Parts: sequence; C-alpha cells; structure tokens
Amino acid sequence: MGYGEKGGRPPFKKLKASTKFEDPQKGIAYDDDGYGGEDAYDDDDGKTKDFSKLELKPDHPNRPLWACGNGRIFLETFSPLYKHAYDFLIAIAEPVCRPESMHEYNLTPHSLYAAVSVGLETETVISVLNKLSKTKLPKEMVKFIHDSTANYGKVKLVLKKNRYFIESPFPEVLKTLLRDETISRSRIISENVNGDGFTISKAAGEIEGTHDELLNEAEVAAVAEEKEAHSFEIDPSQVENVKQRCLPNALNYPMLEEYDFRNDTVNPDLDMELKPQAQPRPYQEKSLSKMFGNGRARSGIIVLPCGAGKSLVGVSAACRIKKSCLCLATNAVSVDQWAFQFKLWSTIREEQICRFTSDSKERFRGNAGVVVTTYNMVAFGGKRSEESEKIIEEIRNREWGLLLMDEVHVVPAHMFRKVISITKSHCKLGLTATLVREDERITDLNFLIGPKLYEANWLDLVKGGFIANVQCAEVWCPMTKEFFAEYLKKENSKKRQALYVMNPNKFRACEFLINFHERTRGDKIIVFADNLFALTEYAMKLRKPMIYGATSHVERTKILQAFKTSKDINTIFLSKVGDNSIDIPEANVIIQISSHAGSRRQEAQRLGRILRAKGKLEDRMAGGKEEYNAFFYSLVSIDTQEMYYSTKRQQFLIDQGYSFKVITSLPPPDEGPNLSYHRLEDQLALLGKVLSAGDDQVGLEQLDEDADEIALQSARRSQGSMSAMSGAKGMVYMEYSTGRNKGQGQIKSKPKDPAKRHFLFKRRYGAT
DNA sequence: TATGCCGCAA
DNA sequence: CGCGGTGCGGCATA
Repeated sequence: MGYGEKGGRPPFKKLKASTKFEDPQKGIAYDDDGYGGEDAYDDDDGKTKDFSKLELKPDHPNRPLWACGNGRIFLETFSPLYKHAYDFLIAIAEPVCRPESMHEYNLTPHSLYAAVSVGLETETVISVLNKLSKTKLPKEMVKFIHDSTANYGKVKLVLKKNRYFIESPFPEVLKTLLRDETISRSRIISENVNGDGFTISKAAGEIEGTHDELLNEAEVAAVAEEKEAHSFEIDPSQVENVKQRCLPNALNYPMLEEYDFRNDTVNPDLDMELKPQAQPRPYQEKSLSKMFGNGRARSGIIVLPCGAGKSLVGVSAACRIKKSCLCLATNAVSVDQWAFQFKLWSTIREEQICRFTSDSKERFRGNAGVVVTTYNMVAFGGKRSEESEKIIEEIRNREWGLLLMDEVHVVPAHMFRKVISITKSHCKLGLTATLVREDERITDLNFLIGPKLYEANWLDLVKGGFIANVQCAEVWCPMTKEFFAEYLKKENSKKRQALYVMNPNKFRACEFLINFHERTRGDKIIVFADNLFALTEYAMKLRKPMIYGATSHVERTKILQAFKTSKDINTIFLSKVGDNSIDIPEANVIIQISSHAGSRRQEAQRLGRILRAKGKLEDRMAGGKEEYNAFFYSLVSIDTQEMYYSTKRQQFLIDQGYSFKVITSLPPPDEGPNLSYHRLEDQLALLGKVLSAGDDQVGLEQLDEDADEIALQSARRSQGSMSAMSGAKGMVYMEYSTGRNKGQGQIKSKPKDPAKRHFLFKRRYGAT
C-alpha cells in the first residue's frame, strides 16, 4: 500500500539524477544569484525555504520560473523568456517585489480571480506555469489553483435596460446562490420565467480579431460554452452586497462583469474615434487588449505609472465602447485635464463633452455624451444648488456605457460605494498609478470595480524609454548638537518633528542640492514639505516661491507658469497640495524635506511627478550621455524618528524596482561657508524660532474642550519670549499635563498613542 | 442680476 | 490628526 506511492515516484532519486547538486536545499537557495539571502522571507511559514520537494527539470536553465508550494513564484529577469513570463505572471499573480534581476510574485485567490476574469482557464494557467517553471509544479500549487478557480467565470452580472441580472449557463449554480439569504432577499421576481424561476436567453458572443496568444484557447472555449444563459433579476441597490457575497471568501462564485457593447441596441451610440495621431504605446495597447480581449468590455483596474499615459488608455477605451461615458476625477483641475485629453485624442464633438464641477455646469446636447466630473460631486450628500440637482438627476437616470475612474487608489472606499450605487454603468474602468495604500482597502476595489486587468512594470517602461530613469537617494543629515539635545528633551511628537525637519544640517544639504542641480545641470526642482512651518522657513530663507493651501488660484498659476518658462525660476516649494493634480511635467528633481509618516502612496505619487520628464529632458541634454535624467532625494535627520519611517518608504521603492542610494556626506565639507547656517549663532537663532513656534502649536493643540486650559495657555503664550518657552519650563509644562491626566484617571479611557508617548512612560502604561 | 471672494461645514 | 479640497450660502461689487 505504502509502497505503491513510493515506487511510483521517487522524488529524491530523480532529483539527484537530474541535477548536479548534492544537496537540493543549497542548490536552489538563490544565494549564488546574489538574491539577498533567506532572511528577507522570514515572515513566511517557512515553506519557502523547504525546497526539497522541488524537482529540477533537465533543461532548467532555459526556464525562468521558480515555483514554491506556498504560492510564491520567482522570476529571473535575465531569462530570454522574461517578457512572456512577465505578462503571464502579472495576469495570474500579485507582484510582491520586483528588483532588477529577480521578481517575486504571490498566487492568491484574488489574483487567480483576475486571471480567470481576463479569460484564462484553470488548465491554461497550470500548463503555462509548468512550461515556464524550472521544476515540476508543486502538488500544493496545482491544487491551490484548481481550488481557487473552480467556480470562477460561472456567474455574470449583466445590466439590461437599467435592470441588473445574475446570469449563468448553469441553473444549478444560480440555485446555489439563491440559497444565500442576502442574495435571495435581493432578488426581484420578474415575468417570463421558466420552471426554475429563471429567464433563459441566448448569450451570443463574437471574438475580436486581435488576441493575446495565451488567452486564445481559453476564450474560444469560454464563448463556445455559453450557448444559453439562465438568469434572475436583482435589486439595483443591492448589487454591491450581492457581489460581496459572491467573493472567494464567501460563496466563492465571483461574478464577472462584461459589457457586450456592440450588441447593445438600447443605449444610443456616441460618435467618436481615436484621432490618427493618437498612437497607443505597446503597454497601453496591452492594457486595452486585456480589457477588450473577447470583444466585450471587462470591468477592472489598469495600473500604469504616472506619466505613462493613463489618459490615452481611458480615452481609447471610451472610443471603443462608443457609448455615453462618465469620467470621474479627484478634483476640478483634473476634470479640466480629462476634458482636454478627450478633445485632444478623440474626434468627439465639442457639444458632446461637458464638465460638471462647482463652477462649470455644462450639459451635453443629443442623447449621448461624455461627462467629466469629480467623485465629490457625484457622492456629495448635502444640499445642492438647483442646477447641480438637475444634472445629478440626469446622471442617475442614465445608463452609462463606461464609468471611467481616475486615481482609484486615493478615493476612500465608502465614496466608491456611493458613486457606484448612484450611477448605473455597464463597464467600470479604474485607472491608477499604484495599488499600494496604507489602509487595506484594496480588496474592496477588487469587487467594487473589478480585478486588476493589467499592471505595467516601471523598470520595463524605463528601459523602453517611455518614462524617465530615476536615481533615488536618501540623504542622511546628522543633527546638530544643539538641535539633538532639544530633540532628546522633547516628548511631544510635534515638537520633535519641528526639530528634525528644521535641523540646520538638513537645511544645508537641501540648499546644496538645489545649488548643484540648478547651476551645474540646469534642472527644474520641486521641494516637498508636509510641515507648513518648515515649508515657509525653507522657502523664505532660500528666497524661492512656494505654493500651499492658502495660495490663491491666480498666484498658483503665476508661479507655475514662471517655473515652466522662466530661466530664473528653477526651484519651487510645495506643500501637500502638490501631491495630487498639480501638473508639472517640467520638473525632474524632487527633494523631500519632510513627509507623512512613511506613506508609501505619497512616495509613489511624488515620484510620479518626475517620471514623465523623459522626452523634454532628452532635448535639453542633447549629446550628453546621461545615465539618470531624474532625481529623487529624501532628506532624513540621523538618529531621529524619521529614520524609522524612511525604512518603510525605502522598501517600497526597492519593491518597485528602484535602486536606492544612501548619501551620508552632504553638503561636502568645503562648501561650508557658502551655505546658510554656517555660524553657530545663526543655528541657535533658528533653534529659538523652532522652539517657540513648536510651543505655540502645542498650546493650540491642547486647547480643545477645556476652558481652564485655554485660559492657562493664553496666559502662557502672552509671556511671549522664547527663553521662557524653552528648556526647563517646557518640561515643567509636560509634566503638569501628564500628571493631570493621570489624576483624573483618563488614561484608561483615552490612552495616548504609544508612539507619541515619552519613552520613560511607555513601560509603565504598557504594563497596566 | 451676474460675478467674484470669503467663511463655513463635513 | 492636520491639512487640503469641495460645494454652498452670504455678501459686496458693477
């Protein structure tokens, strides 16, 4: 009995025969590839390191993949099959980490869901994986793929004449779904039903000419399968709930949403084509082929870096569907840009595209058109002006062919739910530069919009010359003695932040970098600071223009115009306003002097600002052979909290495939006297300013609901001078504050964030 | 009566 | 949790 198994397949002997490695663990442990050792994967359950089950194929050097039993897949980027393998992996797995020579991917139920959504079949996934893999696929992996995909693609959500239907070729599947309480409650009983209570219809489907070779077989099979479809109707307001019930973590019949736009005779056509000069690049074409692979429009998300031309993808999609399109952006500026892009790339007529924002309420003529507006306008729940009320009513009542959603990663999930419940659309396309978010709401996006259809690899786009080649560097600035002494004294995180951001050595490094890039390279520089105080101090001292929230619209455009055109304005300072929507293609250097506690999203966004620099830069540097044409610096004060956050952000960039450099000697010693704050007394003056400003803010923060405290604070502030504020007195105040809290027993009900607590108190509170 | 600017709310 | 965006009402201007 036991012998049968053993005799059938002796894995160890076979392994030894087929490789020259004596010890399989050592042989495949990547150390020889300089892959960074095993420590990086300690978070795993340990299976990653257990390579004993892998059997190397005789021709393994020709195959680019390592597949592990726990769902991890590693891809050698130097393989001649890299391109094929990349396209395939990105379709079936989640990229974890994509450095230069080795990519890491993870198979998840969601990633496999996405794979099936773009038309891949279970057996295709397994056979292609097997073909690319250096080893025979682990049994666990094959089983996992089978288990995860068995039910995918069996159920569809279809919008017909403003009514939603759940459709499937398998009536027994529909019965299974209806056994779920949520779904059966959402059902609407309609006429024309058969004995099972389902409507039967012909589900026709034609295949479009161009195909991805990998998808071809699967698609033919898929189309052949659906000769007739059974369906039942559901309540439009319950669509999201029903979708959620169908997800892999619940009933596990994820619904596909596809729009058979060519056979939609109910909704009026919109006459628009791509202009001949609009030539999508290969990766843009690829995104579109994933979306339209089977002649219908699939809902989902396309991930392209900023500056890689997301808008052309969006406009192209709208031009293929040729139905009314609702385009959502994050703010009014972005709305203008989208309207402009539609006019630029497509033949849409002026009166058929309109913007809907607080100050431009346009309406399109005829029975179809494109409306560009913001998420806020659609989701806004408060009282609207009469005009807005009318337009929003039109948006509600219309059946949209395409719901085009820009920057889906920045929109809160509840906003999406609202938008999607308000609008009725056949197809939803989400565009984003990154799916990384601090909160883990990505999974929401998966069912609110659809699976990820395509994700471009940044490094490949760099190599293809489509986006700029960026040098990322972290500049480590030592704290000056005086600033560090104060830093150690402070417990309040606000004050500490002020100190490490205003660190004179950081300022000098910043000044040096600006001078260097302005004078020796003729670059255009953006300096980012989250902290308003630091932003103004830096900008004033260096006499550079700055833009923040309070900067008027007129002023903003004036500054940006000067930055773009004038030879004299080469550096601008931006607050968080610059993170989104301010479009500055001219800039090719970014310096961060402070950033939000390790927000990877912010990092990606800012990096995106300079990625599009490519084309123009080449003109400017004609002849000179530059390896890098864009620069991204993060300035960090050594031995402060910043160091902790920066690790997180670094990891993000490394995961994205950027090499990271740490610079420790900026500014160079001989630059000393040429830069600000060379003299100790200047540094001390700055310190005084920081301390008093910090105290002021602390005061305001503590004011809240307590009247006595307000009186105390204003009295304290009226003492004014910085000497009264600094040193011992500041400490006295802190003790007073914590002591009071403790006395009233508020610590239990309202504990302070551990990170902000003074290290001396941490242990005590933690213990109780 | 149309327009632009400001402060407020969530 | 602070900062920024957004729509809207109110107010003043021409």
